[in-house]
This record gives sequence, C-alpha cells and structure tokens, in this order.
Amino acid sequence: MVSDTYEKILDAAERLMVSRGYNAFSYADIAPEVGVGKATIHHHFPTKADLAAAVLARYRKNNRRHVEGLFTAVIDPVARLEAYIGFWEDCIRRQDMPFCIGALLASEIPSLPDAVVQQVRGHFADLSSWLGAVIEDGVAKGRLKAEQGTAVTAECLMASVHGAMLAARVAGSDPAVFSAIARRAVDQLLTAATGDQSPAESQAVPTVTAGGARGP
Amino acid sequence: MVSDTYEKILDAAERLMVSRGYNAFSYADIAPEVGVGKATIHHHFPTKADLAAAVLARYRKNNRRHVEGLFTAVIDPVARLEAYIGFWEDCIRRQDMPFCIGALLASEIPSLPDAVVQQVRGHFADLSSWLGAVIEDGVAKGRLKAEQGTAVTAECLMASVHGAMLAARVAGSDPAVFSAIARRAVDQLLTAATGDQSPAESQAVPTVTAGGARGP
DNA sequence: GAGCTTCAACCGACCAGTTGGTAGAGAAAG
DNA sequence: CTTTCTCTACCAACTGGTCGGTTGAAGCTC
Repeated sequence: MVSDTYEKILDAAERLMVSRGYNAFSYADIAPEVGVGKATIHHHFPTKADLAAAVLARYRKNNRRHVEGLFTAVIDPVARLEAYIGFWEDCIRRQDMPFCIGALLASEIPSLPDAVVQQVRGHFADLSSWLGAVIEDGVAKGRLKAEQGTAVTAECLMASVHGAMLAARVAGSDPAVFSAIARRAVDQLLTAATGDQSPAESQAVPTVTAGGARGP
Repeated sequence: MVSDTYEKILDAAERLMVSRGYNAFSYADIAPEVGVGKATIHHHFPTKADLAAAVLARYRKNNRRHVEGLFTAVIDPVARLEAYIGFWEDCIRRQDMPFCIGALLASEIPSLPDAVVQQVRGHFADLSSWLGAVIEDGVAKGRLKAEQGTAVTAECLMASVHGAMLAARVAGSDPAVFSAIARRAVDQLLTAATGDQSPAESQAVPTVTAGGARGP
C-alpha cells in the first residue's frame, strides 16, 4: 500500500496549499512538519508539480466520494444542496480547509505547471457535473427551477459558492459571510411551492466592514 | 509630478500581479520590463509590500473613478450594472487585465503582508458599497429588486462576478463563460416589469468542458 | 555667470537566505 | 542481493534587500 510518510506529506502539502496557494509554499516548509528531510519528499514526489498534482488528485477523489455519498444518503434535492453548503460552512468555521483548493489554484492558473492546471480543470468539471445532476433531479421532482438550463444554473451556483469563499476570506474567514451569500444562491433556485421545507430562514446580515477606508 | 519610471514600474507590477498574484513575481521580473536596474525599483518602492500596496492603491483609485463616472454618465440602474459587467467582459476579451487584482489577492490573504491585506479589504468595501448604491437606487426606481436588503444583494452580486472570473480563467480566459454567469446574476435582480429595457438577451450557453479537451 | 551645495534618480556589485532539485551512501526488509 | 526508503551534504539559480557611488538638474551665493 501507500507508505505512511507518503500520506503525511500529502496532508502537510494540502494544508499549506489551502492557505498559501501553489507559489508560496516550499519543500522546506513541509519537511519539518512531517519530520523528514527535504530529499525524502523528492523521493516520493520528484517535482513540485508532481506533489501539487497529487494533492489535487487526492482532494478530487475525496470530494467525489463525499459528494456521491451525499447524493445517495440524502434524497431531497434541496437538502442535498444545503448539505453541500453546510459542509463548507463547517470547514470555514473549524478553520481546517477554509477554502476550496481547486478554486484557490484556479486564480493562479497562468503561473501553474500544466499537470496542475489539468487537475484544476478536472475539479471544476467534477463539481459542475455533480451540481448539474442535483439540479436536474430537483427540477424533475419539482423542487428546483433552472430556467436557463441545468448546466448554466450549476455553473452559476458554483460561481456564487466560490465568490462567497472569497468574501469570507476577506472578512477574516467568517463563516457567516459565506453562508449569507451561498445560502441565498441556493434559495434562488427554489420553486415557489417549497414553503414547507426551506422557509427562507432569514439569516442575520453580516456586512463586510472595511479595512481602513469605510467612510462615515 | 510623479516620475515616468515610477508609473512604468507600477504598470509592470500590475501586469505581473494580474497574471501571477503576489507570491509569483519578483523585482527581477519587473526590472528588464521597465528597462531599469533592480535597485531603482527599491528606490521608488522600498519593499515588495510597498510596491504591491501602491499597485492596489492606484488600482482602487482608477476603479473608483471609473465606477463613479459610470454612475453619473448612465442614469438607468440596470444599464449601470450591465456596463459594469460589460467592462470586465471587455477586459477578459482584450486579454489585458483578465482578472480583478483585488479578488485575485483575496485568495492569497493568509500569505500577504498586512499593508496589502488592508488594500484588498478596502477594495472589497469600495466595490460592495458602489454596488449597494446602484442597487438601492434601482430599487427606489422600481427597476431592481433586493428582497434581502441592498447590502446582502450587493455582496451576492459581487460574489457571482468574482466566481465568474474564476470560471472564465479555468476555461482559458473565455469571456463567454464570464458573461453567461455574470449577466445571469444581474438578470435575477430585475423586476418583472423590466421587459422593455433588458429583454433577457438569451445568450448561448458555453459549458465549461473539462480536462485537456480545450482547443489550442 | 562662475562656483558651490543639495537632492532625487539611478546604477552595478554585493549580501544572506531560500528555492527546487541532485548525489551518494546507509538502513531495512523481502 | 535487490528494492525501497531515508539521510546528509551539496548545487546553481533566484529571492528581497543593501551598499557606495555617479549623474544631472535645480537652488543659492558672491
């Protein structure tokens, strides 16, 4: 099987990538965290691109498993979307994984090795196809609406979630900021006849207060 | 007033930051592009944090000017939002400035110097307060709706736009992908009585195709 | 105007520290 | 005896940043 060190290197790299992206972490950061020399990391992952691609590949695999589990465990399409949002809410609140690696690396694409870019593209494809499937099912069951088609609707929801993560990070990793935006994006997909299940649970409105520049 | 070199350094730094973020560009990249020595850059901007903060400060100033000009030049609130989206559409199409620096740096926040983080926060505040003002005016004129309040609505629209930029970058800086998402976010704010001005101009639906499948 | 000072702009050379990556050898285990 | 894993030591290239010094225009005095 895969060695213990191998997995621990991936863990450390993932943690660093979530908070710093691709360009701002180094082998020297990982080595002491795992308790091995730099050369050991190179033994398992010859180049930095290999390492980052491996982190993303594992991340995608876990993500797909989690998300497919959600699909079978939760029958109601609305509840599925809410569980998905809730997952990220928890991640941000618990401060482990306070950002989607795929989305983070997407912004760095022009300075990323090809192998990594491919994984990022793959992640976006994974996600939008899952959201598409959930929405399509929701439309069929009359619980969701997608007037412009399921594909664009999924793309829009995904964009809202990513934008919400960004806003939350700007607000100091505030899960309330994420929720306020992401949950409203889901609410907009609800059909009018969905009064019983998800009664627009009127969140408080956490405005993003500024750094230095908010005028009186 | 300010020297020519000073401005050219800011230009080069801005260009590099748009495509690479903060951590993946260096003084050595800028120097040859401007045609000066590294030491000259340090003369104008003692540290990298100073340089990045100055780039952001100028970016914000230009942005505020542009956006306030839009506010006075365009009277219809819906047209204002469409002009704002159209601006980014053009930026992506022309391939200069294919991303908002503020949003890009926001994802790097945990690894950014304080002075830069403050500018990023400031930019988000600038933007959300402008969008808030446009939406509020639109609501007053009966052209837009903001059931959850103007602040959250503005925050949501901003998130959609940022998410759309991300999706466009993943799709290889495709302006059509940006438009499909961002324009739909605006459409959702329209009141039902807005059939005359903005007749839901049924965009083609460019799906983000996955993996390596994008043509050259 | 000559002679002097001041000062921002600029430069090449240099600095210590870090980057991703390599060489070769020692364990350990089948 | 090979394979896998790990180590120390090393590498050239690059990082942000400093150093002392040159240029040239502006300001001042006589």
